[in-house]
Amino acid sequence: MYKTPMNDATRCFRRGPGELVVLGMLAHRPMHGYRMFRTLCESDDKIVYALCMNEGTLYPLLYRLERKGLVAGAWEKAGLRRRRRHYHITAEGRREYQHLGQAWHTLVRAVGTICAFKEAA
Amino acid sequence: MYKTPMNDATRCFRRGPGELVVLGMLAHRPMHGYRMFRTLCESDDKIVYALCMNEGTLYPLLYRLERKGLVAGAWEKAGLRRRRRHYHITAEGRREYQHLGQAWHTLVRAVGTICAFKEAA
DNA sequence: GTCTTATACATCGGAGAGCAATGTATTGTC
DNA sequence: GACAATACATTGCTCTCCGATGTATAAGAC
Repeated sequence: MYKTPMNDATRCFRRGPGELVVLGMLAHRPMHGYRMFRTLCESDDKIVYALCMNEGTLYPLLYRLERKGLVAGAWEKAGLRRRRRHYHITAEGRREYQHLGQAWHTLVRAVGTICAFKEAA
Repeated sequence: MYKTPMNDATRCFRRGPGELVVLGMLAHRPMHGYRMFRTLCESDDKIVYALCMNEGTLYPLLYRLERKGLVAGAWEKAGLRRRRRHYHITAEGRREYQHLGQAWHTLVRAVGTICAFKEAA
């Protein structure tokens, strides 16, 4: 029987582009979690808003990325007693970001090939 | 507290573009399941191959689409005693296909906005 | 000064879907 | 007759998403 050799472009985005998006934001500039959340979910830009994700999705996603060494977080002071976790992308994170970007590009081209969309917005 | 209003473009593709891809193939022409599988996973076209999915993914996906009335299947003869299930897209399936296509387009633009890719292949 | 809202992170339970593996049966090829 | 290809089916495991809820601090209204 034919055995499926899994494809990277598909595998990377089996659960959506969440990792890519978070790495993309952090590649642009360091941020803390809640700010990423608001950026995606309250952006005036209707386009960006399409990437809105739940807090219960975003925080565990950040923890996973941190465990994998793709981002690094550090507690910083925000007020007198308040702390927040400041994240930045690591060198390995940038490599993975490049990789995911390629895979995303491949996936998009593939979908475009199968589904010949009319290029109307 | 800010309550997340979930977004369609994201929600539709939380589990990848599988539905869109299958509807896209069937919008082009009717096919049976194994042929779809081979089209995605054994295509000479390296681009299309990016959409390769497991049989254990594809068949349940087809059953879901059929339950939702987006595709319709009918057994046909293939040889003397062999049968296979011939699928075609329904009118409702075409509407959903348009809808998913829009959502996909939105998602792609959104990711492109957050992750400013270099347009090199 | 207290009430309300916003900021900021954390976590739990349920559900849905992907994948590897395996199984059944038929057909083609050497 | 053996082996591969065709074609569909199903099970168990795992992962991740989401909604909900919780904790705590800070800011603004009045």
